[in-house]
Amino acid sequence: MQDLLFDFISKYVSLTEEEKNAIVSLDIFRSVKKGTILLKAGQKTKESYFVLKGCIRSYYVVDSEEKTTAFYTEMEALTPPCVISKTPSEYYISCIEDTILLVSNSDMEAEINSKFPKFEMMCRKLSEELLAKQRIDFDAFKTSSPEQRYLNLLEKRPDLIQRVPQHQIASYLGIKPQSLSRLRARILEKKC
Amino acid sequence: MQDLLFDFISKYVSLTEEEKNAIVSLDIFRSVKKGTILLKAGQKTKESYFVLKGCIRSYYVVDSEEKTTAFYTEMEALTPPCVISKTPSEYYISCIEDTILLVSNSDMEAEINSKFPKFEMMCRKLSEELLAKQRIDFDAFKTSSPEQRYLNLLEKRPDLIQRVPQHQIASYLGIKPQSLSRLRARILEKKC
DNA sequence: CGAATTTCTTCACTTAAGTGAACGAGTTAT
DNA sequence: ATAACTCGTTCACTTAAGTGAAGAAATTCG
Repeated sequence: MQDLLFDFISKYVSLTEEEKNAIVSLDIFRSVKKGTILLKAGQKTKESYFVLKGCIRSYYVVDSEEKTTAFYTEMEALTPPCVISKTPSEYYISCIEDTILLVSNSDMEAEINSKFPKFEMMCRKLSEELLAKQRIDFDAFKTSSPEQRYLNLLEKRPDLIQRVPQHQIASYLGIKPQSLSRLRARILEKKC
Repeated sequence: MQDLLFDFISKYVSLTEEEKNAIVSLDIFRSVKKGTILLKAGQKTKESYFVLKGCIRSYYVVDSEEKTTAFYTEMEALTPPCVISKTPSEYYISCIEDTILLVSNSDMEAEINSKFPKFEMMCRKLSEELLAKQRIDFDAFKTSSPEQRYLNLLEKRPDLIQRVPQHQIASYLGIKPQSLSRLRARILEKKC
């Protein structure tokens, strides 16, 4: 399991055995059961998550309705905006499946960053990369219709369609479950 | 004009006079006329922009139609995703007004980052902050209707409505200019 | 200044998403 | 096992966005 983490890190910086041991000794691996809520709206937190196995999702509750905004699966990182802004969270994070996470704390990160420039560099590169990726996703969302967004999701993240309930996918695409059903029927019709 | 930059930087790290002089001597300030295209789709670039005065916009051309995805005004930074991915740009960047920019180059940044840990830290903090901000914007976009998006824009960036043509605002909100006109008429009706 | 272009609005019509209700299939809990 | 709940789909109807055309107002340019 740890190897997955070090393979990931190796894309950004190379670590010595000592450094790897130091990371393992931090004891930051956590197993969470499906359905567990990691963060609630209104709560404050300093925790960031990195998914080693499984799937977590972020969602808002507006007028007692869940609005899913993101899914994080294997090798994806999530630092809730409230950790950066130091304000109470606007959204919830919950586990869609039994999940193995790496959990870090912003105080701990600050300390490591100041001691190990290599780590700071990795964080910079990762943030820059995530910023660019998210920009691409945001742009694609803005410039396409619900149907195009669904087809795009089918292409880019087909696994999500399988592992996540349809109504959460619908919300993620910015539409209602009924509209997703209809849209899927429409696509099937076209194919025949 | 330089003071604006140093005020901005001071939010992240504190610089000595020497360091400030070093930055000024890099000669990275550039004035561009309204209408200038800074980047075209298909081009490769290593340049990032920081707006000191004026406004620039990013847009895609899909079926010979412009799809505006972002506006950057005073004290906002833009690193095109293609600089990170090292691939040809998917989009255009142009100047909406006469603009004064700070232009940096990713090679130059890499060099400065490796020499000055302070600078690397600033880049990390800035990226983390922009990532969180962009996440909030993306979530707000996903979870609201075109009308809500427009009202939200009126509240958060009223200046944009004034300085940018309506059809670019419409595109930015994910709708057609005609729909924005209609939507605005609808809002006015409600107010009376 | 006046012509050309861009920008914005309006209209009639089409298309797709939202709403509320109903139903069956599958899952969970007692 | 069965009652309760969740999930996905379908239907009829409403609401809002897309489309194409036309024209008025503002801006740009020769």
